[in-house]
Amino acid sequence: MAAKTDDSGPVLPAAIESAWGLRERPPKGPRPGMSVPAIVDAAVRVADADGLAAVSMSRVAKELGAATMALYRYVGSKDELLMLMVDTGYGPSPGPPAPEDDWRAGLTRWAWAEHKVLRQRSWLLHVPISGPPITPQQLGWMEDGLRCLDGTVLGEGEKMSVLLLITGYVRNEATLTSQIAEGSRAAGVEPSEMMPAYGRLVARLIDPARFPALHRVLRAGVLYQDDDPDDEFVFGLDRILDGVEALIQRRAG
Amino acid sequence: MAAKTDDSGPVLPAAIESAWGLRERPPKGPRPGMSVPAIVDAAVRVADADGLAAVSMSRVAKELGAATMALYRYVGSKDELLMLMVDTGYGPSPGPPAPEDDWRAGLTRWAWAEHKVLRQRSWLLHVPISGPPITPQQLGWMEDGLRCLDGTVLGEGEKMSVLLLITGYVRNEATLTSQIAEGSRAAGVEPSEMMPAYGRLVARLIDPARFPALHRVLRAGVLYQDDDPDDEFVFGLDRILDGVEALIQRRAG
DNA sequence: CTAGTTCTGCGTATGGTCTACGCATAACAG
DNA sequence: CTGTTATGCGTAGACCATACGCAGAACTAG
Repeated sequence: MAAKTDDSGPVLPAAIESAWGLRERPPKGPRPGMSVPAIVDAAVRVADADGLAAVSMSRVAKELGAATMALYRYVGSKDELLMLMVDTGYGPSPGPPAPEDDWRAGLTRWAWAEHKVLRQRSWLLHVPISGPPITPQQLGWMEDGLRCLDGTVLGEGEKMSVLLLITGYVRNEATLTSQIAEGSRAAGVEPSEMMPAYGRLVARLIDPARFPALHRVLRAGVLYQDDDPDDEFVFGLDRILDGVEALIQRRAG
Repeated sequence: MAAKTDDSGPVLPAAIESAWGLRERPPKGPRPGMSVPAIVDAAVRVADADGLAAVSMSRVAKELGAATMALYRYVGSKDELLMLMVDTGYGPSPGPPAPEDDWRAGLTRWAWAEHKVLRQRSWLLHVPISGPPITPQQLGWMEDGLRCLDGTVLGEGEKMSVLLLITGYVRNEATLTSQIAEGSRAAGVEPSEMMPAYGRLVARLIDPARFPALHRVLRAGVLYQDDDPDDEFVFGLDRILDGVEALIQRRAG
């Protein structure tokens, strides 16, 4: 009769709960020789140095001077470790918008912050994300993004959708440029030669009669140039923000 | 003096070249018992039935009644097989826009076509894409998208950027909704209960003082509702197309 | 018709992955 | 001192991709 019904809903993995500061150490048993943050930091170090593919349980254990199976006392599975890696990989959120920023300036800053993180840690893009964000820092990013839209006429659901739209774009843009970088490393080509090589390849493959529009793009030299990736980024971001602005003005007017 | 210099640039994997209809069968040796398309179809069948994780070389071979290593006579590596799976998984492009469609209607149709494919074959989202598109049908999709923008004032580079923006959005939206679906299957929860459960979870975790904006979203009930995913999709797509429209009008006016 | 060449199918083996299980030990509670 | 509980981790199982090499089939040249 004392026990409350368990309304916890979906059960959180143990390591995530401890990331939120819940769950205290039981007083019995030998003292732990490692800690979850230490393991996650080691895994992040491996990923930073050699990419996500190099992150195996044994490699992370070696990094810590421990045995492979020791890690499983701290994380329930490799997937759990990956989730925690994403959390610390993103790092702390960029903070609330500056007082002088309107929503557009704020979101621009917010998008650039994520852009910068993903450029530095492109392995974040390779982590198979397996659900909506539940780690502290991920929700921190969301919070800061929402604050940028605080004064606007948009509904709460619309704010959320706008944020989703922008993170999605940032992730996508980062994925594309990192693919080019990784592809050039794999093929042993200069990164600046990657797009031109791609352009030549497509030109060799397609039949202008069956791919007229694509052929025109090639003739214009679009794929041959090694554009500044930041220009690409700004273009798309401005398009999206223009779209949001149109919505806001329609709602207001 | 006869041989031309090899200007082929980056060397295409053998199986991709044969997808373009280059490369003929050498006349000697035993007749092949399989074919690349048959292998790719079998792999797609496995992915459709049991997801991308079930696609292993041995599983595909079993599907064909062949030995594992026999496949390597046809595809150079598993990655190559994955690339071909993406090509046939997307299927033929939706075709050029209807004559009565303006650019916006055409791109809307184009986006919905990809949306439909990704909803049916969500494993396509899990394939680690390893470079810009080079398979026939992928370039076919690009061609059809470019044609939607044919009459507009946009430059060729801008058309390309707009297309990238839209596919990126479609992929991202599909990723999110498929994650919810997969998460609900993994947790054994009704799909319609997934978002409400997520909302309750976040509400339990966050401190309203530290996450005021997020807290407000929760109070508005946004995360508790099981929205029609199509509505989400339309919202984002309209925002992007509004942004493109703003650009076109600025260029024109 | 025969010999040589070349390609197919595939068995074997290597080195990697994650992780279930169980044991010895360490630290506390009573 | 004894029982309980948690830790570290060795072993082993079940997968995985794929390098290598051999037997035999199908063609060509003589």
